[in-house]
Amino acid sequence: MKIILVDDHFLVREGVKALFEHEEKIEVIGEAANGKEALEILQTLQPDILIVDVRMPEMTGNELVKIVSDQYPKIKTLILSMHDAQEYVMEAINAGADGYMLKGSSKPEFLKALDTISNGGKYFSGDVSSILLNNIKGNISTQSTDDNLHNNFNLSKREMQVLSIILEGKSNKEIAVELNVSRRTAEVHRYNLMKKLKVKNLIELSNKAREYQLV
Amino acid sequence: MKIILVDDHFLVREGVKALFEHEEKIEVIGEAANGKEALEILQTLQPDILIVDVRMPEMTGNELVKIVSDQYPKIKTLILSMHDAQEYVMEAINAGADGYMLKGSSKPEFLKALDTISNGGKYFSGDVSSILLNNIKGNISTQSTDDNLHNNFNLSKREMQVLSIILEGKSNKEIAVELNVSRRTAEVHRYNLMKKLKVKNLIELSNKAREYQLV
DNA sequence: TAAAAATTAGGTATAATTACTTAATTATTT
DNA sequence: AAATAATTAAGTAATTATACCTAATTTTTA
Repeated sequence: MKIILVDDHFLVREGVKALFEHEEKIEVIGEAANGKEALEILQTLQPDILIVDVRMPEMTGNELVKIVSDQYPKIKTLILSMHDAQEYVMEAINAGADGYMLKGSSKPEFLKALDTISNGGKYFSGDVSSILLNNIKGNISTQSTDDNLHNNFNLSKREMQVLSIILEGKSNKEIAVELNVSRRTAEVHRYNLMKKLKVKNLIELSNKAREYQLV
Repeated sequence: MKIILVDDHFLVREGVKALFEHEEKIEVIGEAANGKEALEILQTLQPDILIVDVRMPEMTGNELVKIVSDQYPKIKTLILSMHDAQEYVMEAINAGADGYMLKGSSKPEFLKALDTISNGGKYFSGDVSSILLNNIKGNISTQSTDDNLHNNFNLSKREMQVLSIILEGKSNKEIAVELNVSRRTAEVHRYNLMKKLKVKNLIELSNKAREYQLV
C-alpha cells in the first residue's frame, strides 16, 4: 500500500510515519506540505492512497481531494482532521473522499480505515457517525409490504409518463409535443393525475411524487 | 454506567461481560435472552444503556429498541450486530438506536461508543460508515464561502417571504390575503423571484429553492 | 440628507391551468 | 368474445400565471 502524506505540519507527518513504521504492508512513498506540492509529486509518483490534512494554507484538504478524485480517480483519498465539524465532514463527502479520520483515532482504527479504503470501501470514523446520521435521507420508512411506496394511486402507465414530464417543469403544450398527442389529452392526464394523487397544485404534486418515490 | 445485555447467546453475553470486567465505570446490572425478557426486567431495573443483539428469536433487536426508545426515552440503546447489512443498519436508525457496533469491533472502540452514547451522542462503528454514506442527503453543495447557499440571488426579505408561501403551493391571490397586499403585488413578487432565480416555472423554482436551501 | 433599493400596485395582453362533461378508439383482462 | 380500463380529444368557462411597463410610496444605506 503506497501512501503519500499531505500535511503542512512536519510533526504530524512524522507522527503518521511513525504509526506505520512497523507495518509491512504500508509504505510512505512521498510527502507534501500543501496542495500544490502534492499535485506536483502526483505527476511522478503513483500512490494508492493520499492521506490529506483538512486544514492547510491556500488549498484546503477537501479542495485537493476534489481535484485528485477528479483527475486521478484510481487514487484513494483519506481526510485527516483535528475536528469533527459538520462542514468538514460534509465537504469531504462532496469532494469524493474515501475516508475521514480524526487525528485522535487509534492505530487499529487507522489501519482498518486504510485497509477498507484500499479495498475500494469507504471508512468514516465512528466519531463522525452522528454527522453522517444527521444527514441520512428522510426516514426510509421500513417498507413492510411496499405499501406506502410506489404506485398505490392507480396511476396508469401513460399517467406515470405524463407525471414525470410534468415534474420536469413542462407545460401541457410541451407534453403534447413530446408524446405526440393533442394538448387537450395532456390536460386530461394532468387533471386525472391531480385527482388521483389528491393534490391541489404543482407544488403538492411535486412533493407527493417525491415522497412516494413515484418517479 | 449501568448496562443491561440482551442477547440470546449465553456466550456472547459472557464475552461482553468479560470485556467490561476491568472497567470501573461500567457495570452490567442485568441480562436477558430475548426481547420479552428484556422488557420485563426493564420494569424493575433502570439501566443507562441497553446493549442489544440484532438477531434474536421472536422479536428482533431493532423492534426491541423501538419499543424501548418509545417507552423509556431516557435509556440509551446500542445495537450489536454480526453483520454490516444495510437493512439492519437502516432499521436501527429508524428504530432510534443510539449506536451500532459490529461484534468484531475492538475493545477501545467499544468503550468509546459507550462513552459517546452515555453522553447523549451517537456512535456508529466506522465499519458501517459506507452504509450511512450511501444514504446521505443529496449533495449539500460545498459551501466554500457560503456563496452558493442561501441568499446569493439577492432576494429581498419580502421576496423570501413570498417564496416560502409559494412553496406551500399558494396562489397569488392567497399570498395577497396572507400578506395583506394586493394580488398585483403578489404577482410582481412572484415575477421578480422567477427572474432572479432564473427559472421558468414552479417546478424549477421549487427545485432551486430546495437545492440552495432558500427556505 | 440625498441616493438607491424595496415595496406597493395599476394597466394590458397573452398563455396556461383548472374543472368538468361527453365520447370515440384502443388495449387489456377475464 | 365481452367487459373493463386506458388513451385519446373536443367543448365550455372560469381562474391563474406570465411578461412586461409605469409609477407612487417607504425603507435602507451611503
